[in-house]
Amino acid sequence: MNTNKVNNLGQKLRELREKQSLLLRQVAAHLEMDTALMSKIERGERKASKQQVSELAKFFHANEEELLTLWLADKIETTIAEEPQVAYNAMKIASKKFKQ
Amino acid sequence: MNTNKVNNLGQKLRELREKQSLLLRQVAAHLEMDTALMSKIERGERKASKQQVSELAKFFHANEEELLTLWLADKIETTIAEEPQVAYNAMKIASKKFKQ
DNA sequence: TTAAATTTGACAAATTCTGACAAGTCAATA
DNA sequence: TATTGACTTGTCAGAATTTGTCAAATTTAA
Repeated sequence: MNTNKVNNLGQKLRELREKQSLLLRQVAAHLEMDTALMSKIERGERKASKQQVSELAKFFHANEEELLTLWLADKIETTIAEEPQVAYNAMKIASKKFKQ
Repeated sequence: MNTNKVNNLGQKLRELREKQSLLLRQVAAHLEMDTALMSKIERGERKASKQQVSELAKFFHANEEELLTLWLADKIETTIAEEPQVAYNAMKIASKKFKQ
């Protein structure tokens, strides 16, 4: 069974927006940002700020922690993409200091 | 049994240097960098560049991949330190795309 | 075709990173 | 206690990266 859960912030935001039949323009206006920027955020071309993630969560009535998790996961991916050969072991080392 | 393995690059570099009885000054000179910068790298106040890590591995006759792994782990730690609450789950998500 | 929605590319402003320098501390020892 | 050598610290300017905006281009829907 594959629920096809989205695992990056942009896709998730687009999903939330489309499920609520909202336009990019409307979302952007609400956050007082350029529509172009919101478009880039959804497509992963630009990163949202933490503040923007919080506001988006509120606006979409979505779980803020979930969105922040995806937001951080995106950042981690960007970081490890530089060095995929050693990414796996580096993650293991890094995770030692974050045993939730 | 705790072998007390070092898990960040700075400590590892210092360990390598001291085991070979070298001075910061000597290491720095070999990489043509300021002693102060090398000091900061060992103490984790500055990040080494990938190039510098490679040169240090060569200079110390150490395993380059191991050092690069620690170097990347440092970067990941810096990234997740911003959001420790969700770090664990974010790492799980990010790691899905890097099944070594 | 038209109009609205979204995407794209280019740019300047803002932010972060980097290396260099000078001055500082600390420990050993003459 | 003065000197010397090893290392550390703080600051700064230039470099590099990131950010948001604008205008133009493309896509979509009617």
